[in-house]
Amino acid sequence: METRTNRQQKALETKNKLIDAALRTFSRKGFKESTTKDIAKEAGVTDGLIYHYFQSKEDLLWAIFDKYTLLHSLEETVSRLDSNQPLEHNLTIYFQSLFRSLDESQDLIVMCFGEAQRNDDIRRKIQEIIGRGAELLVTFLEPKVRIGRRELSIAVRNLQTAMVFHFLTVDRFMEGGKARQEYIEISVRQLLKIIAE
Amino acid sequence: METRTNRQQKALETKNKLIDAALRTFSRKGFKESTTKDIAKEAGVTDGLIYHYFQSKEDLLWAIFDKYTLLHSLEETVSRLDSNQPLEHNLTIYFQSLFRSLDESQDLIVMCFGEAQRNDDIRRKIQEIIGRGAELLVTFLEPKVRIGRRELSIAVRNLQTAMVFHFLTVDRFMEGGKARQEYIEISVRQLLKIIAE
Amino acid sequence: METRTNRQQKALETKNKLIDAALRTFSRKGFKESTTKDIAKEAGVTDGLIYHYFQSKEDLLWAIFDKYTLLHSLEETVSRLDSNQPLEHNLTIYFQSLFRSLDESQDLIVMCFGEAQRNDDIRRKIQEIIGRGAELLVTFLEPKVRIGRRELSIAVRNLQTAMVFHFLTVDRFMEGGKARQEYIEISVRQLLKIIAE
Amino acid sequence: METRTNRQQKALETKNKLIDAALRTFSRKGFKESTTKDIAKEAGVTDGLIYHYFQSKEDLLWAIFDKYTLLHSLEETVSRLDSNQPLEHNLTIYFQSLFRSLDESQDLIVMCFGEAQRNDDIRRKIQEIIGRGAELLVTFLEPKVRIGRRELSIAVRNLQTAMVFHFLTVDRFMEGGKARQEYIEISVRQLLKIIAE
DNA sequence: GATGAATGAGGCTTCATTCAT
DNA sequence: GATGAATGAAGCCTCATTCAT
Repeated sequence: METRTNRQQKALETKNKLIDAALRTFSRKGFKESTTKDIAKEAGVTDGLIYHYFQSKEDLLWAIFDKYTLLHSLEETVSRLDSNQPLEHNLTIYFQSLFRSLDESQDLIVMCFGEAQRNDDIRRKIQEIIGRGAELLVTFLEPKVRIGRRELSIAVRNLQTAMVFHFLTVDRFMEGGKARQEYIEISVRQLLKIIAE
Repeated sequence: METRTNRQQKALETKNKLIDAALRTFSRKGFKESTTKDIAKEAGVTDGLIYHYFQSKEDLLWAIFDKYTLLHSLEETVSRLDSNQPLEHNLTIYFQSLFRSLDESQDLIVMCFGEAQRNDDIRRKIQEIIGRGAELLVTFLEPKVRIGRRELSIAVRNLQTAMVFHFLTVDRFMEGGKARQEYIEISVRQLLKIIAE
Repeated sequence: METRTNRQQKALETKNKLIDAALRTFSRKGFKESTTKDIAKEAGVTDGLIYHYFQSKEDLLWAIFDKYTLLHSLEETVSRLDSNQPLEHNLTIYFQSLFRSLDESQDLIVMCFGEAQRNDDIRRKIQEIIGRGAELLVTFLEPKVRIGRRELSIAVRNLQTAMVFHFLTVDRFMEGGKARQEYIEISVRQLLKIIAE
Repeated sequence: METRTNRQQKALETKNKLIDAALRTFSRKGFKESTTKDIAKEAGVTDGLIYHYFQSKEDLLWAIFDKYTLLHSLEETVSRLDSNQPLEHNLTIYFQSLFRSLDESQDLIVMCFGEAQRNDDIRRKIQEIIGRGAELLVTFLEPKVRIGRRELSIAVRNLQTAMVFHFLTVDRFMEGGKARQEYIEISVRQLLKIIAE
């Protein structure tokens, strides 16, 4: 019994190693440019084993999405925002959390951006990344601001998009969090100007 | 002599046909997924001819950049902004021009976003897309607003990034310009709240 | 001790299950096209077990021949023919028995025909199918007919070949035995015309 | 113009070389066991070229059937039979022609027998081989014999089947035509006993 | 005895690139 | 300049076989 469990455990680990290796490889080189040999090597196993666990290279891609839920900590963050605190404080917390989520899902998001152009399923994933967080925040902000939901939605969505893009092209290549913190503070203050009465 | 010139003319046309065909193909399917056969077919020539004009498939990629300067009409637009007009008017004109530039360079931009992940030169191209326009506008706006250049730069850059992304993921899939116009108007008004005294 | 015997019994059953599964699979898909996974699945065991009982996939093929002797009931049939009965009666009994033998060995024969081209050992098996029965019958008939053994042998062999082929390409795809019976009757009468004085 | 024709000519030859090489390889080793490398090597070209001319390995199989019509000389032979000559003479001529046709199509027929089990299209081809010739001969014989068409058809079909099988398993492995000639003579005489009044 | 994870050679196919015509 | 036949490396995937448990 113990033995059985151990073997299954090991197999599960191998499968996960493959998924993670695939994610790293895909995010570094893109899906098409990543060879199954690359992935196997990155996972420390042989070529053929991929096909013991997955039907195809593409199957490995979907396995990545099954395993990783994007920005899953964001909902939690929003649920813990304190309405008694000033807006500026809450927004800062939210966007800091967004950046931390981006840090965590970095590989996945980079890969998604690379593949979105060619793959509609992935394009939808990206829209989800931007959209989900935005909706959460909009719902939280709506009763607290004067502007209509449509305007609010555009303001939040625009800023969030810009932030994800900023993360992808600037932030993730920089050391230290000071620049990030400054960027967040300025952005939050600008958002406040838009939405505050 | 005349014949020679004609031939050269024809050759130039063929070369251009190949560059344009490559751009369309790359933007539709991505660089790796586009085969030289695809490109030749799209250009209406035979396989091997590509290698008469270009050293390699990658060479074709760089030829695209040599031929097309991104957003080249944007500078002209900024230079024609009228300082006597209200800011809202000028900003609207600017962003309308930005969207028209995106329309024109659609294939190129889509391709750049698709390939940026794998290719640092292309990544730089994208930063250029976002950055150049932003700098022009910042320079125009700076003497007219109260906030510092740093804040102004972030505001403009954030909005411009969001707009390019909006174009890529939403706008270009929609018919009719009403939604676009509304999106621009709202965004301009929000920018004004940030930068106006 | 008992347990041991039970285990041996169980092992033998598993081995037989594998042989039969292999036969079915080979006859359905051919040797090369049948994977060890196919066979294991058909036998209801796991992949690796095949190699506990057999050295290789090809070894399984030979095990099939070791287990099944083709047309083994034919000798018995011939030994029970009654010389006092008319030839027509005896021939009919013989060929009916041949078809029943073919029914029984259907999978094996189909497989042999499929693999004969690539494998000399199997080719010999087929010759045996046709030849053995023919010799038995020729020996039984020889003293009862006028024509020489050479002619008799050709006549019997030709008909038997035709019958095996008829079975493979026509008979085995048909429901009901009426057509078969008619085919046998006509063929027997024609054989009689050849061999009868 | 000349040049063009020469190149096209050469290309056609290469394509034919590939078809013939495939036929030889398939008939020797079977379809599945023949690798594209085998075929290319047999044709004296490189691997990839196969896919310049054919869509797939299977496509090559159908190209073989497009190129070669089985037993096409048989119809001609039947049309030239002389009703004024004795039956024995005509039958001998017919079956000699059959064997010559088998000689010519040897590779193709061997391949067909090898693949028939797995491939319905090929199974049909084989039935055609046996059936076509038989029908031609039956139509020629019908007005000249006493027995009904059903009996006649079975007699002819049985013999022809036996002959094709004899060719495949015995005749083609033997040197010299004497044994063949004797086999034909005996078989013809036996057929005459069946169908002659 | 039985399992199924792991290996690695090899097959079919694609495709950038070369080159004779 | 233009063609397209030819090359050969490399990719995805299959599968017989081994082996630790």
